[in-house]
Parts: sequence; C-alpha cells; structure tokens
Amino acid sequence: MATIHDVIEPTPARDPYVQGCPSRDVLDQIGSKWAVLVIGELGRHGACRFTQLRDQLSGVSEKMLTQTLRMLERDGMVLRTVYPDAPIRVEYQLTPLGQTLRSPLKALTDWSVQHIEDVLTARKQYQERATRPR
Amino acid sequence: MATIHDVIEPTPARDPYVQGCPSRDVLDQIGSKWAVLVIGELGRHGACRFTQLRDQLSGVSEKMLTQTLRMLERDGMVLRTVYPDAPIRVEYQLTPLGQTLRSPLKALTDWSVQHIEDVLTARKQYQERATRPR
DNA sequence: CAGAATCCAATAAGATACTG
DNA sequence: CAGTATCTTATTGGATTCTG
Repeated sequence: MATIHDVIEPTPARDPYVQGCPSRDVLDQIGSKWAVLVIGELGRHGACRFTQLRDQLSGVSEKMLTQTLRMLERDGMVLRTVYPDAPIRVEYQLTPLGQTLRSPLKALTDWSVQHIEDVLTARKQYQERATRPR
Repeated sequence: MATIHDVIEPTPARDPYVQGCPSRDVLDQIGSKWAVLVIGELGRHGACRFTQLRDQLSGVSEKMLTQTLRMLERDGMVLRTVYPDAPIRVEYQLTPLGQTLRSPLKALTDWSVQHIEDVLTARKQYQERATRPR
C-alpha cells in the first residue's frame, strides 16, 4: 500500500544512457552472448536440463552456462526446478518475465543470420580499403 | 552471375548456436553494451561527432568508443566521414544496414527500462531466499 | 547428472597522458 | 577535435578435479 512515506524515495528515471543506471546493466546482460542463446533455446523447448542446454549451445563451458543460468534465475527470467531423483534432475524454464524477452531477442538472432553475408562483405571491403590504397 | 563453380563453395548454414559460425560473433557484437547505445544514439540524431557521442554515452572511455565505432564501421553499420577542416571534424552516421538494427535494438533498450523494476524486485527476492532460510 | 571449486591464460575494459 | 599510446585492472574463458 502506498503511503506518504513513499514520496521520500521516488523511482528514479531509468535510462541506460546514464552511467550507473541499473537498466544499463540489465541491458548488457540480456544482450550477452550466452544469455541470448539460453533464452532462445528455453523459448523453443519450454524446459531444458543442464546437459541439454550445454549440448545445444555448442562451445559453452559448464562454468559459463552455470553463471548465465544463475544470473537469469536471480534476475527473475528463468525458473530452476530441482527434482530430487537419483541421479538428481534439474530443469530450467522461462518465467513470464523471461517470456517477454523471447521476441526481442529472437529479432536479434534473426538479424544476425539474415545480414551475416552483408557484414562479411563489408569486412572484406574494409580490409581492401585498408591494404590496397597503399 | 552464378556459374557451376559456385557449387563448390556453397554458403554455409548460418546458425549462432553453432560454434565458429560468424553469425554468433555478429550477434555478440550488435548486442554489446556500447554498440547498442551508439546505434541508438545515431538512430535518434542522424549524424554525430565523436565528442557528442562520448558525452551522450556517459561513462564510455574514448578507447572503447573508438573501438566500437571502428567495429561498426568495419561491419558496414556505420559510415565515418572526415571533414578536413581545422580543427578536423568527423561525423558518424548509420548506413542502410545499420538502420535495420535500430528497431530490434530499441526493443531491447525499451525492455530494459520497462522491466527494470521487475528485475530489481526479483533480485531482492533471490537475495532473501539465499540468506533468510539459513 | 549437475554442478562447485580452483587455477591459469587470454582478453576486455578502464584511466591517463599525449598528439596532429 | 578526434583520436592514439600506454599501462593497469577486471573479466572471461577454459581446463581440471571433485562431489552428492
């Protein structure tokens, strides 16, 4: 319930262009390499186990995968469920908050696939401009 | 023109989930902290000078700004124009390719602003779960 | 299986001073 | 103004070993 005391600490303006604003950190983390891929994978498959994710995100180390999952769990985007079987089973899935990230992040991965040839071409031309004129 | 020789080197499948695929690198770079903010800023203002960008992206070092701009130029997303005045003047603007990134990246920054309170709340709860139960 | 812990190498990031 | 060069610090990433 809102009381008069709340006026003392109003919600600060949130702007990732301002140093120290937490929205900048969050922006950085949701755009990070493994977070983008983890969220994409959980978005497609609904719920995944640790090993599944590790195998799908080729090249990820267990350390980085653990770190990424913990961060996403802490930030409320991923739910971690432990089933105390033997051997233990753990499932990860997107929370409602995490679901809202699927669309913008998919747009980003789609962009990288759709425009990769343009980028590679641009790199070649940049290289030529740097070497050929002298 | 396409010839039979093109068959020898077909365009490989592009998938950021596969290690070594260049689309993963590109995905990583367009999602990087300073690139997101630079593209957003150039998207809003059309053309910016180095100092303008440095002042708008509070907290960026000149080194990181230079690196980011060079990378974006190399990858064909940003055009760098030098006006040989005295003192020299340099303007940066988005290329058509860079323009196509505005919308998906704005979606990401908007997300970080719109959901930052949810994330901060989730962090507090995570903290409590970690400390309170023991 | 699903990690945790530790160590180490490589790289990124940042602060600072300097230059055409 | 628009960087470059240099140095130091912080973070990343990988390999390895261990555990319930």
